[in-house]
Amino acid sequence: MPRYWLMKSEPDVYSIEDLRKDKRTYWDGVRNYQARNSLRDGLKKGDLVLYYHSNAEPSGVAGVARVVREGYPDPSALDKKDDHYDPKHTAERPIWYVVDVEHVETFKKLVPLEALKAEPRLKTMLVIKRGMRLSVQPVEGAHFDIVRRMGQGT
DNA sequence: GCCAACGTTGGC
DNA sequence: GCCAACGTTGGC
Repeated sequence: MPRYWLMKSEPDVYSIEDLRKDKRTYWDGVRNYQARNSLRDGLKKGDLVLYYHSNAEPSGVAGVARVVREGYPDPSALDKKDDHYDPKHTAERPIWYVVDVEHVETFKKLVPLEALKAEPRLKTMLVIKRGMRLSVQPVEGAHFDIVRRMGQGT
């Protein structure tokens, strides 16, 4: 029984089309403890993810990905040359975690944030709350289905 | 590019 | 442990 999540990425940095080309990637660079807890403990193999484009024109849900490997230490936190390097993170005492995700589908039409806000059945979704910055957040199954249908145009 | 909202840091 | 300062996120 898969559970559902929403993950944010800036399309200028890594878009769902980048994921489609790569087929699979590890979700690095999360440096927020609440999101880290979800990556380390929450996301399970087979869980489905709404792929959200943030800081975009327009921002919104661009497609669906699937978790294919559960949380493990973030390699980018060990790499001194990486923007996400964190000296407090070590191989022995990791702080930051990643999961691997694979591309499932790119929506025919991105579902803009505005459309999510306009759909009454989605009014409790976290992502539409003002000031919601959490980059990995849980999504209710019913909400996931509604958003996916909006994206598939069905 | 602006800036409100939020999380984190560090002085005390 | 408080809270001001600072840095980041992310919609607009």
